Amino acid sequence: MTQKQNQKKLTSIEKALEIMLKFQGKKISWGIRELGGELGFSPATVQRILQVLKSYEFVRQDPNTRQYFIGNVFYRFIETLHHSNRLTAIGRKFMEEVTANTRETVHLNIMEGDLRICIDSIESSQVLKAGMPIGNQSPLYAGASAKCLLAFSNDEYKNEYFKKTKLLPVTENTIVDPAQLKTEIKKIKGQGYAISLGERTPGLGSLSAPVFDYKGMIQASLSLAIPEIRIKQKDHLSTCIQILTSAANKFSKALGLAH
Amino acid sequence: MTQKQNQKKLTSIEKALEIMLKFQGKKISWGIRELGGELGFSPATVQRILQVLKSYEFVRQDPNTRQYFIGNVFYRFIETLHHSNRLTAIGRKFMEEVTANTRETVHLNIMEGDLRICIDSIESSQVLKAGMPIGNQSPLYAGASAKCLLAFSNDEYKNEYFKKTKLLPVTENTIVDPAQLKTEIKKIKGQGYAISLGERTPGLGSLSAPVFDYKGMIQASLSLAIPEIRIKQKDHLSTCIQILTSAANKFSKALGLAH
DNA sequence: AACGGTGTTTCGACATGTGGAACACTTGGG
DNA sequence: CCCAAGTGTTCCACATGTCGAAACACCGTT
Repeated sequence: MTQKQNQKKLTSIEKALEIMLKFQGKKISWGIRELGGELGFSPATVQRILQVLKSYEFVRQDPNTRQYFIGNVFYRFIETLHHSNRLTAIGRKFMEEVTANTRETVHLNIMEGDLRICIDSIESSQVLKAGMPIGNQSPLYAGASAKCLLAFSNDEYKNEYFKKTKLLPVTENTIVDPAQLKTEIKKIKGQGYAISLGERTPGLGSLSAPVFDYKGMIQASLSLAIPEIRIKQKDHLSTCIQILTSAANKFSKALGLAH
Repeated sequence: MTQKQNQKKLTSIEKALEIMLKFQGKKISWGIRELGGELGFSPATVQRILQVLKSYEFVRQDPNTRQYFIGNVFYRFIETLHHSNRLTAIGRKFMEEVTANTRETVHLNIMEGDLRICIDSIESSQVLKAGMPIGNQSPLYAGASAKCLLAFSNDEYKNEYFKKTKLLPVTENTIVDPAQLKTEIKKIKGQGYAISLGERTPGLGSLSAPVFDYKGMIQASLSLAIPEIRIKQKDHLSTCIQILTSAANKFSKALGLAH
């Protein structure tokens, strides 16, 4: 929420953070007046803040186009993100168990605001395999791993999400009808896991189970990425569902004990 | 450089960035007074800045220990980092070529301040393989991929680095004698690539070649991670050296054309 | 040459940030 | 149980930093 959006006066640190947050997402480069227009800050303010961010390498400026981009200093945080996150520390062994027993790629995803982001993965050992890199993100309505997070969120969050989110297709299989999405979310909640086929990537199936903390709050989704040809094999799918939901349950219990 | 270190008065945005930068590196959690002591800020100032960072999820606070950790919002930047970096965009095809022709894991590394950080990787297709995740970092004196970056830096940077850097061992194979390191760096510069064995990870060899921009400035190192048993095979090593240096040269030329 | 943009700089006006001190709380030792 | 030694958090008088309209310099296009 920016000064422009909610008219609340922002401190200079808040302004700097708002500017930084513009460097994630689809638009990868910005000019001074573009940022100023987008955020409701004057060009002089944007300029001054960007100079500070630049001196610390939180942004960099292309000398030719003079546009600003995300800075390389963010690379420094990747290792720490991984090491300091107890979800990845505790979850690794359950992920190893799942991928060993299903021979499919396994991911760990979290909810970051209104996005799903992959924070860990172990690739399948098979020749035909699916998967995505750490850091991969999507809206909460596209794909099983995302919808799983949404389905097991509390009702307040879900209501707010449905109200404010514009459902844009990611592929032609993405559900974009609000009533249909709500029905799907309710179904996921009921059966305890999510399945999708081609909602984010054509030819790719996804199976996802929720991971909770000791209070029953959704923390993550544990997911399998399964090529279409294998997710259509009923026996394989049944086996995967059983192994994944079992591991997610054990993961949830382990989080509770680690509290 | 902090207020404490160089006595220059910092603006509040600079203070916030200094605090954020403490959340990368070996120490993953901080208390208010720890940070204040480390940075020379009063506890009230640290508290106030951390509350802002917390509200934007740049940090999070463990409710039990009350310690502060890096926040999940940094996950949002991973994808953008990758997409906006022309080194990874241009370099991918050369990396694919190298790994196809050597059948070893290939990495792309950059210099980030006084660190080497891996920003892209393609794993070997072999059963016995070596490698590290994106975001992996090390000092510039440990391992071929890091030493390669150091060796081909300008003399001013090298002199400053040797002056201020304390050489602590990463493994028992890490070179920690300053004179020996300088000799090694000079040798790498002369032969045009770097080789190391077990300086960061026991049993793992590394081979690295420099990538330059159109001005001849070092931009990255292209590296192979090779298990010890294979790096000791002279024919395989010769082949790898030839393929890697050739690809790095083509990569450098491609960067120049993309200017 | 003129126009319509850009990034950058200036500086008087004004708003915000600072940090010493105190508070509330926790932990551990005697 | 008491005390010491920490922690995180809050307060507020005071100090100083930030703001943004306007202008400048530059670039690309017509």
